[in-house]
Amino acid sequence: MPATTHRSTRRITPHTARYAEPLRYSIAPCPLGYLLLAASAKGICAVLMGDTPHAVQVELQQRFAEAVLQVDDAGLSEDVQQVVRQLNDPLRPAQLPLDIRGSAFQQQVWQALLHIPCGQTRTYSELAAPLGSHPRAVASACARNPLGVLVPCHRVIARNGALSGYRWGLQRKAALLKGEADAQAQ
DNA sequence: CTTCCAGCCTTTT
DNA sequence: AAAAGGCTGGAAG
Repeated sequence: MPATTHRSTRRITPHTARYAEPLRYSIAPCPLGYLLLAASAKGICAVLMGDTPHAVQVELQQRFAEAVLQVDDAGLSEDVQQVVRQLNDPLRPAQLPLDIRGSAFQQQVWQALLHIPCGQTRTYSELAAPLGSHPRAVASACARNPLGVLVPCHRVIARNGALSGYRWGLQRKAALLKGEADAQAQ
């Protein structure tokens, strides 16, 4: 392919970069602390967890710096409850429209995460292989997953069996995996 | 078995 | 251009 006909280095617009896009969000307590769920016109674009309402709110602002954020507890309460219910009953996963934003590579990784069944895990290298990528790259994609729980990045562990890391704290990753393993064992 | 190290692919500054 | 990641396999202790 002659480089003269096509500029291959064209930059794709990064995920969250939209203008003053309106996003609705709601924060509620959950078994793992506080849970923040945010939605665009297309679907859920963020599920974050933290120790305080403030912490999750700040994370949302950082991730969607360009957005106009507006609380909508009433409008999102159903969705929030679905996620909370999934935490308590992992075999009944939330069924929500997702607005998954990320680079092409991140989309591939996150898509793969959606196919990991509840109660199972994969290693970073297992996910990297079919993408022709590297476990380290998969890890950084997992680390930036905006949809905690719904896009189960917590089901990815190190090859040696260690839990490795988790954006929202290893304690939560351990709890999620235990909950899913226990549910599966029923 | 544990620690250390050099490559590894993407994203972020 | 450089650094920093939720990694890994192999060498070394």
